[in-house]
Amino acid sequence: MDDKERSDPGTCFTTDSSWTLGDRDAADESVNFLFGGSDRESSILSQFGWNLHPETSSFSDHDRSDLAGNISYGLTESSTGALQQAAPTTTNLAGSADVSTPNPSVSSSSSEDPTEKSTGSGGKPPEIPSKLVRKKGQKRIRQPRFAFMTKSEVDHLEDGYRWRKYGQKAVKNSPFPRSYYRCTNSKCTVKKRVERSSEDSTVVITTYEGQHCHHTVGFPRGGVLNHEAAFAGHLSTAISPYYYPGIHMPQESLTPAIDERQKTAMELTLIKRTLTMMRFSSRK
DNA sequence: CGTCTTTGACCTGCGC
DNA sequence: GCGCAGGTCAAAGACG
Repeated sequence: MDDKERSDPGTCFTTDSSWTLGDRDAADESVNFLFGGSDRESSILSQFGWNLHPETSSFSDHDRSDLAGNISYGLTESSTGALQQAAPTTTNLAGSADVSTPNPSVSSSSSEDPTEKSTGSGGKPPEIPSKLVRKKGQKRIRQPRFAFMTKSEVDHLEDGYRWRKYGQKAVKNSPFPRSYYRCTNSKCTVKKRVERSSEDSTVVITTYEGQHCHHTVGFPRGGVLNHEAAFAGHLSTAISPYYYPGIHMPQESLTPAIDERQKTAMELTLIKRTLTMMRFSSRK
């Protein structure tokens, strides 16, 4: 474990605020905004130099191009159709529909899954590198992604899962490198990218890709995880109520049997809560 | 000794 | 086709 990066996880998790930026429609690559673009929300975004159009609640072309090459702004629709249940509205919490689906993308039998390779946990090479299997001209298939911005002094935030770093790259127009992590579970294809915002060095941008096919390995000291972890769990099939500190979210309420509206309402509550925390944080 | 990080090389996609 | 930037691989080294 990289204990040197997590010397004080308790402080980190209890004082952080995090929020989702929005979801990107895979069909037209447009970046949408989850919160509807109220003045209050827009002013928060503008602090980071990103401005929403007041009527369309979408990013300007300039901001979109500025952002598109760097991070994913939320959940993207998988080309495997894993998220087809999500209504194509700007305010829809696309991830909610995915939760009710029993691990669709992970259990997918698609042999084209680019992440369907050894995670290298045991140092074993993949049988056949997926990049060699993928036919020329075939587009890389992306897993659903979710991005978070978190004020934190540490780059790699604890989220209950174990990660192996497999790469680091310098990012254009940013003094901070981007790190690439893969879940250490050999059967899990989830990846995440971690980078610091070039606009605000105190902000860590974490992007999850895929869904965990297993439970967490345990909780950090203090038993409190940040909101990033909450949404990371959202993408997994096993969601623990521990991920939602202060919010009543019974385990059974997250089963596929749950009413979609009820689930969406709970998620809205969570998002508004994190948005409020963010406002407090930005006033400092 | 097993696990994890580092890092240069390589691959891929995309815009021009 | 070329160049650029993002993403991944894998050997080497560090660490506990």
